Amino acid sequence: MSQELPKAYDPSAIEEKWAKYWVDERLFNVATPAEGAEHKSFVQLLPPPNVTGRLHMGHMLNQTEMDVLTRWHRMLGETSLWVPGTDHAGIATQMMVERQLAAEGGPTRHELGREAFTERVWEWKAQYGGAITEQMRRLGASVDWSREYFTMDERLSRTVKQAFVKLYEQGLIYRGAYIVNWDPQIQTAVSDLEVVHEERAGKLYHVRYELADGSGSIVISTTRPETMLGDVAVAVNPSDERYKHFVGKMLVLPLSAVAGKPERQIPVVADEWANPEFGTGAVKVTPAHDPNDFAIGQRHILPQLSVMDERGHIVLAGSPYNGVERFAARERIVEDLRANGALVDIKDHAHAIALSQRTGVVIEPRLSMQWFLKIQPLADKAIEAVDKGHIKFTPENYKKTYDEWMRNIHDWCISRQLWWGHRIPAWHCGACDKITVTMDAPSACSGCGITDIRQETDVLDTWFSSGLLPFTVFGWGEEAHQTVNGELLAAKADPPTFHPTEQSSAGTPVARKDDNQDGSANTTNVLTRDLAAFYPTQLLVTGFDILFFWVARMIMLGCHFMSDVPMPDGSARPLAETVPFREVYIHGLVRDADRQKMSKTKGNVIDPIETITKYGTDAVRFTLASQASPGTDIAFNEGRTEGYRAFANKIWNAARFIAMNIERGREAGYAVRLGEFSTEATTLETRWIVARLSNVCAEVERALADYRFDEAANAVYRFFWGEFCDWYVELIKLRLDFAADKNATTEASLNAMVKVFEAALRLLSPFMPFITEELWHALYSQVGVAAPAKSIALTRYPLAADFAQDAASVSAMSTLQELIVTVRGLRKELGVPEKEATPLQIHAAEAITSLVSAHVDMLAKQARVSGVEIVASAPQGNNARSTASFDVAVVYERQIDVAVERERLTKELAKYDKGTVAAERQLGNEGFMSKAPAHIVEGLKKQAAETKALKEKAQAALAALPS
RNA sequence: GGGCGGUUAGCUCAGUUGGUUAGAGCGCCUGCCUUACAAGCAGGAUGUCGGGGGUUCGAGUCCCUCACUGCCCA
Repeated sequence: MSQELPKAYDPSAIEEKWAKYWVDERLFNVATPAEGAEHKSFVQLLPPPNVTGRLHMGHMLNQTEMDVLTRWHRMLGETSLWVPGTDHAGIATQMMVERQLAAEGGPTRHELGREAFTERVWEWKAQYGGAITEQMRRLGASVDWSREYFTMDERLSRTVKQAFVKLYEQGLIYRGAYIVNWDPQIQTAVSDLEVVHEERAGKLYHVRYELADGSGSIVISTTRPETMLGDVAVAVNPSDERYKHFVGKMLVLPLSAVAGKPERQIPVVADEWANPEFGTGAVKVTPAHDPNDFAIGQRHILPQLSVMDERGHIVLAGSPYNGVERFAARERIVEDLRANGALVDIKDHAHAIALSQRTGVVIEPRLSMQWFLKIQPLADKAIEAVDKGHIKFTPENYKKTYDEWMRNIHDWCISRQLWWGHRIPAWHCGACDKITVTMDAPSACSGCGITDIRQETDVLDTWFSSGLLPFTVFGWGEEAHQTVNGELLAAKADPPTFHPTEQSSAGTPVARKDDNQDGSANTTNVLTRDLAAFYPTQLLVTGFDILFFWVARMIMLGCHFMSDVPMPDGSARPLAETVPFREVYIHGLVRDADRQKMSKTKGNVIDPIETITKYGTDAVRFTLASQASPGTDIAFNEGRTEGYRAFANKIWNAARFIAMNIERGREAGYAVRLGEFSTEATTLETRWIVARLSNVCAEVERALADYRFDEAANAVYRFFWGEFCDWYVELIKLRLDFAADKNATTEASLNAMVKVFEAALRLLSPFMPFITEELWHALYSQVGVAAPAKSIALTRYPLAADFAQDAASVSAMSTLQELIVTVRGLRKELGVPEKEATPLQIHAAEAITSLVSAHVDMLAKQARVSGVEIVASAPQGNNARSTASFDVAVVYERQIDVAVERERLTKELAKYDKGTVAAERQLGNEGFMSKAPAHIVEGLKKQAAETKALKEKAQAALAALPS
């Protein structure tokens, strides 16, 4: 009948089963709501992990938070959709496969050629790309796997092209030669965000450039002498008196001779950029190899002389440095300068150098032809959207960070010289300069019509495609998805929630026609059913590290593209509805137990899967949740996880206890029903636990609404362990006397216990989905009725209003608890053996003595009290203690340790004395009495009186101690 | 250089708009195998709330300042 639960909780025995069940049963898949169906949505997009990735604690925190929220909202009855997917991660994946090729001793990427290499990457993806999503399943992430995407899927690839073509047509994409951050190892441009700066000890070289007319020289200072081969000028500050007379003159550039010709001559220009304080105050200008020099070059219309190739080797035909690697070239150039006397000085110089986040190599600023997105028009809308409160950040201060970055934004270099990624849909003409940008491969140049055209070799920055995800995952730009259009709305006579305007119900297509130029390809203004139902999403949960990479770009691209997509009623979409999400929750970092950042080099990385194997998924989730609060990093301490495994075990054993009693009850003829709650015919402890349950439900709800995962988790923890197990289960043992005649109290108690436990499981479920799923099903099976849902995750979340509040019972219970704790303490002090029961004397107000008399059974059970004697005055002596509401003595002969007791009382007296003094000072303070609110003054008065009484009692007890 | 955080018990952290005598978990000490649970039960110890100054009747909480520390941007 009832299934046997093993004595100790073993997560490994149940977790895999449920993880599989949730996926197989498609419990968390969300069908597109029917047209006009009323539904409250809670939609989130998983920040797509890199397809090359392995689950780390950061993912786990992110997914735990998202899952808690998703499960919570789902249980609140909302349409909760969490969309998973992975990112193709251009650079990382390409590198991974290149390394694999190298390890196999196979051909290089270039030897394979683009097509074959890309094929290889797909093979790699097929074989290994699912690793991280497999790991996600283990976490119990309640995502909709039917909607899983990969950013390189055919479907998303098309929408990426759509987006590119549209931006190009809107004049927001341009191509040009600019200085970009170049990674010479993987040989691609990387964005500013993919560059990390590191302080390093370097040198500042002072080099003499002679005037061409032989009338003198200028000493320039540079940190990068190897780039001097590409110098086209020397700049000095116009206000710098030292150099004023040099401006306009020509200098001879040392070492610039090629193929036996004389050295080049370059002009001295005046430019504000030159800082008179820095080095010698004169700087060489190398527009093709430095972003600042590039700007100087533009101001003075200087040539751009490139002297390095994509590998960072010198390219200068006829020069002795031709083909030399950049750092080797530096050494040789410095030696040669020294040899010919041009080297004046070398000074130590600490400066920040730019490193590629991907490969760690020194970034080479490089002049190259790239594609850029004109960002200002997009940024303007994105700033406005946040300014107007259409997107809310938690913690709030990230709004400032966002704003700061957004207002100092630069055009976005969206091209990458990689093979793995979305290839830019642009075709160059072999004859004219025209570039043809179109969705599908054109047959001829759109300018001159010749057929000698070739596709752009660059691919798009990975973040370009991930920035589009909030709408592309819902079918934006897909022809096949044009389901919510005029026809469909028109076909439905009276859609209740869409409030169709007369226009749309009259059949006006919802897609706006204006920018649908060629009439076929451009579907970027079509409202799909999914977009209508799920866009904007409610929330984005992510780490601050991708605030700019991803969050900001989603906002910009969302506000831009979605403004063309009409609302379900056919009206124009307001800015507030173009945003990709209404809220952003930014979580902290998971650090190690010593608050150190986890890193492979430090070797302090905690593998979530290993930890899960050891303690169970629920325990790890709870560890993270119990510490997750806005703006706070998490120090991951395995000891805590151990503690939460103990918590799981505690619940497990409570379930065993309950199962045992259901069984015994059944044998004694008691029926258990799971259903409506009633506190009729119940005892104090039941009314109390029900009221407490109500209370904790309210607490959890408030905490989760504020993203206080820690408070929510701790509230459930305290309730479950500290109240349900420690008090309720113990007290109810008094009522579960199945040997006695069948009676209403036992019946009501048994039922209440089962129901409270069932509700508590639901309350805990978003945090610990596995154990609650297991025990919830087990409970129904023990009771002998079919579970009302396929999963606890599909039941209703318990709400405060579901359970009766009962302030009187709560207050009565807390008095009894205080009495029990006091007696236990006294017994311990008196050295009463654990098993020996003792009588007690109590002096208190009538309300309290009658409460106590009515519940002597509780005292007997919880504090081994053998009898209660109500006495007329406060008991004195070393076996007595006083609280604000009662004076109690444990009747026991053995003398206590006088010295220890004196110490305790002295300490207590000092505490009460301090309190009394503080209170009296306050109450004697006229300012306080006149200005403080009444309830504060009243409270203090009451407390002062209590403290004073306690102080007097302590004094008396101390005096009564034998000397 | 600019900006944003942090500093509360041995450790990791809570502490709502200032309001009564500052909390939790872990750890520590003591006693218990009380048949749901030793991954347990019971009891106990522990703080100049980083330093200094100010505002206020009242400051862990607000302001100034110093120190240390972390992160972001240049």
